[in-house]
Amino acid sequence: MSEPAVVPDMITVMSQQPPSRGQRRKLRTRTALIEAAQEIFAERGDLEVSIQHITEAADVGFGSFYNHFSSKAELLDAALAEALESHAAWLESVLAHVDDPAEVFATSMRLTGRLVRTRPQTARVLMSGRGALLSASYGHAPHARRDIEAAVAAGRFVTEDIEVALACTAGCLIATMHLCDTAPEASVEAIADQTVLNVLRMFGMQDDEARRIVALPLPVDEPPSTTL
Amino acid sequence: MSEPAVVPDMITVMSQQPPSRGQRRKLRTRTALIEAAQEIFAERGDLEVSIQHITEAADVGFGSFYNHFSSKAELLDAALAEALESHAAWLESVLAHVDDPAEVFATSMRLTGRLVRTRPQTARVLMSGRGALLSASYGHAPHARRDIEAAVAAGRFVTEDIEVALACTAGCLIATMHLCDTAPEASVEAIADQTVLNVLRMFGMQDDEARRIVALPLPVDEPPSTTL
DNA sequence: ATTATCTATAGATCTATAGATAATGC
DNA sequence: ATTATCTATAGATCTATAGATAATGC
Repeated sequence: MSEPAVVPDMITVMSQQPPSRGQRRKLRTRTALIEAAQEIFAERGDLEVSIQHITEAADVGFGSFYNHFSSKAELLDAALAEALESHAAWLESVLAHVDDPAEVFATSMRLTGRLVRTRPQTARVLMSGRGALLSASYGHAPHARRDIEAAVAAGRFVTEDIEVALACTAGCLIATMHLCDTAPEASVEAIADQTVLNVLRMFGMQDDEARRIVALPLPVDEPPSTTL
Repeated sequence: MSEPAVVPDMITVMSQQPPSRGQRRKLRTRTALIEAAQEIFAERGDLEVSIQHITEAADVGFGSFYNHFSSKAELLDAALAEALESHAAWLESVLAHVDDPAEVFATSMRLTGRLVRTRPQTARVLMSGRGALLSASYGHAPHARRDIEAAVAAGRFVTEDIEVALACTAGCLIATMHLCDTAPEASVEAIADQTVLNVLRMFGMQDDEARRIVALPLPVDEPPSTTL
């Protein structure tokens, strides 16, 4: 998989109500392909499957693939970008009313970690992106950066290097989400919250305050049932 | 890539002096295939390349591939396992004389992070293993676990869950190694040391002590020139 | 004599495109 | 009339194996 270089064009189109019936039909096909790719990728861990297999899973004519993508890698990029964007939009909407940046940051992580149980397929797609979850220039990454910077400005976090801090945050989150897959009997919630506690400690937060933030009631239990 | 399930058989064979000339010839072919796979993987980020391409890169007859591996995935597992084992052996030999487990732990991380500059190909292979660097049951993972447990027992680390701690450590390290690739102008050494400082803070270590450990002189600059 | 490597190839894919069909727009 | 989808297929791989060649062991 290559880095998802270009991206938000189609996503922008998708968030507006597309004008014509024809546009909507085209979008349906594209969406079916992306969803099929996400499912296959989540199940198999890669997209090493024929384009024919993908179009069959999407219930789309084989040739239609090339109306939308010129290679499997391009489809995979689009699938990852879509997952990143819709996850970010969900977090943003759920946490819009919270003021404390440390709380927004921590609760975002707790909800993301819980995806392993609530939306296993989405979780696997996000986990696969080579850290794109927090290193891309779109999706949730800019929000996380903004939260960390605000928390530092407010004197709640201490960190010497924001880039390293972001990478470590993403690394802890993704690695412990993988851990949930490895140890299926373990509690996803406990692992996610323990991870956030670790990260807050990494940011120099006092133990009691970190524990308070990690034990806050969550605003919602699950992401909306349709991610696309 | 699947998890590297089976593994150490051949590695065990490799560490002993193989008995006969024939055994050595066979091992040479196998090693050539593994090295070629590591190189291709480091360059391309995957092994989506024909077996013929691999055997040509290894300068080995096409059919010989099947004397050693029955699929590309199997070769990839072996290549990852080899990288994990030889890296662990190097760390172990370099740090054998150090007593303080916190110091062994931290210096291992600092040296591993520096691989991005000293052995870029090895670094990419280790980075790719879905956290296998510290979650496998072989390689450096058991050593890291042992070091953390000893440090906790000695009262130098605080952590509530050793599994989460290991995963976070691996996650921080791998994610910041990726960061080095993204920002090639940044100092690999500074990023590695900052990462270890973050992790030590995550383990509840006092700031001044963490800074001391991260600034210790390194026992060596580079891994031995032949990893295989 | 045995074992590993190499060469050549049959059969099974898989990709990309061309042309036909169906849906929309006006 | 235009645009997207679908079906069918040519050409290009790619895999796995069979048989030939070369290297070792005794």
